[in-house]
Amino acid sequence: MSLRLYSTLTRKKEDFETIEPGKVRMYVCGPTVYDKAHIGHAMSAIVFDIVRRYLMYRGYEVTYVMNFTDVDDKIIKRANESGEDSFQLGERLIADYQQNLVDLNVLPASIHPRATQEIDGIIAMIEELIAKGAAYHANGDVYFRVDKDDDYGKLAHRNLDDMQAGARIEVNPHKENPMDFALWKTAKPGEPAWDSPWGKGRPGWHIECSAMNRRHLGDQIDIHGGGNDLIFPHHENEIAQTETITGKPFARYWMHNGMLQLNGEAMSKSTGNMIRIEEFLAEHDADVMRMMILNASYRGPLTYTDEVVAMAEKAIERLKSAFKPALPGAKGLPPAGADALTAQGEQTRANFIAAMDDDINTAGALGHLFELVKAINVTRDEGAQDEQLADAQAVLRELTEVLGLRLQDADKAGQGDAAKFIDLLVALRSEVRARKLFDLSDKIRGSLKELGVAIEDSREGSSWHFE
RNA sequence: GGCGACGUGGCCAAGUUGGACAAGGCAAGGGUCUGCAAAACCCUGAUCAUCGGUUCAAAUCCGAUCGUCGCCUCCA
Repeated sequence: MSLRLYSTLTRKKEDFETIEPGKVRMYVCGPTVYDKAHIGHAMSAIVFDIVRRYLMYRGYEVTYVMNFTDVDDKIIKRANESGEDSFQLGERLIADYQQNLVDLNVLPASIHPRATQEIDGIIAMIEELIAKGAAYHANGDVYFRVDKDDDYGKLAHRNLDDMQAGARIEVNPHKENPMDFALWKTAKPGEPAWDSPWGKGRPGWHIECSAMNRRHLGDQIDIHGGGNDLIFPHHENEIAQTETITGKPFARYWMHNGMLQLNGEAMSKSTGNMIRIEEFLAEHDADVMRMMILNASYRGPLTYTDEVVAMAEKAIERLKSAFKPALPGAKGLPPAGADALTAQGEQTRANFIAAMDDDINTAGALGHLFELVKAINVTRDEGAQDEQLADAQAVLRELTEVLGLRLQDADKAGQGDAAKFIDLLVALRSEVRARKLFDLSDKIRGSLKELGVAIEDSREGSSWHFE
């Protein structure tokens, strides 16, 4: 079995083969920083974090680029409203977003380029496009000439005639074709601007990604990702720009995640229909967000409801249950029993890989992990000792880390000095229980519960864990 | 109007290049354990939107119908 990925370009699952053996060049469109990021951005970041982690797990060396668009109409508008400098606004929101990514356990990108730091490369590409007759200068702006690109529309699978038939855009009299898009925009007073052969101005939205790709990853890349709302026009235009210049296929695999739905429609900063990442994380663990995504197919829409959040929360608890230690007083299992669990761990790893190889089928992969959870818990209930559970638990840990789950607090490690005091309280409570002072022992349990410590009694004794 | 996706048990959801058993999670009910609780474990449920067709065989292919949604305009 080998990895297969669905590509929007061919609308099929394709065998994954990299340009350079063993290496993956991957670019994911990051946010336009004019407002704090919402959990839809988190979904995209997490989806591609999982893809990246899995590629690494499969032995690839991954160069991962996620850009920031820090010059754009909306940023300028927002900055003008608040009186903040647009560069400062961008800077601040980039810092916020990077903190969001850390909090979400998204691995840092290899490179985080910004549009404003790529202006020279952008201008160079525009000049090349003009030289090739694929772009033209009109009234201070530069536009890409879509008629010149005979396979324009191949990513979104539509043709120019269809699009023009349904176009509702205002016709710009300077454009040769209404579908032509801006590569360079002439500066208006008070806007950030750079010198160029066409006067002071700033780049259009799509050219920056072409330029950043080219500079940091080269003419051809393996994976280009983003939300499926970017397929058209953004990614279509990236293809047009880059391929017109290089004459070579741009990205081998175009991957697009589905939209997170809230109140029946996609989250959007512009309509205010959103939950910010920091708002979500104030209420829930980052694992919960990730679990919601893992339980669904990354390409389809994901509906955000309180019920889905609650289910994800419980599912995380269930995964954690497998890491609980042996029962107090466990007598151990005959070797055959322990070996069976170890074998099941190996089987789980194979099943996990088979699922993930099939276009990152996380929901299927999760199913296999839960099967292992059950096996571990059954074996524990049968009296296995810690060492007899260890191999299977190690596999589970390995695979949940591939998915980017932290599953912290599953044991007492790292909780510092509190543990020994809690041990003491639990031991005292056991004495109290032995004397059948149940109202007092329940009070201890209840008080600890409020502090986030759950006690579980069994015949052989009591254990506890942080919640 | 154009392009596209989807409809699996109460909820989320895998499986959909036809072929054993329709994974898994949540919720619910019954049970084991327990002073109680919690956890864990055991048991219980769907013929796959509807209709028709192809086939030895269909959730999986074809057609129709109904319904939901996305994109075509800034958006992960």
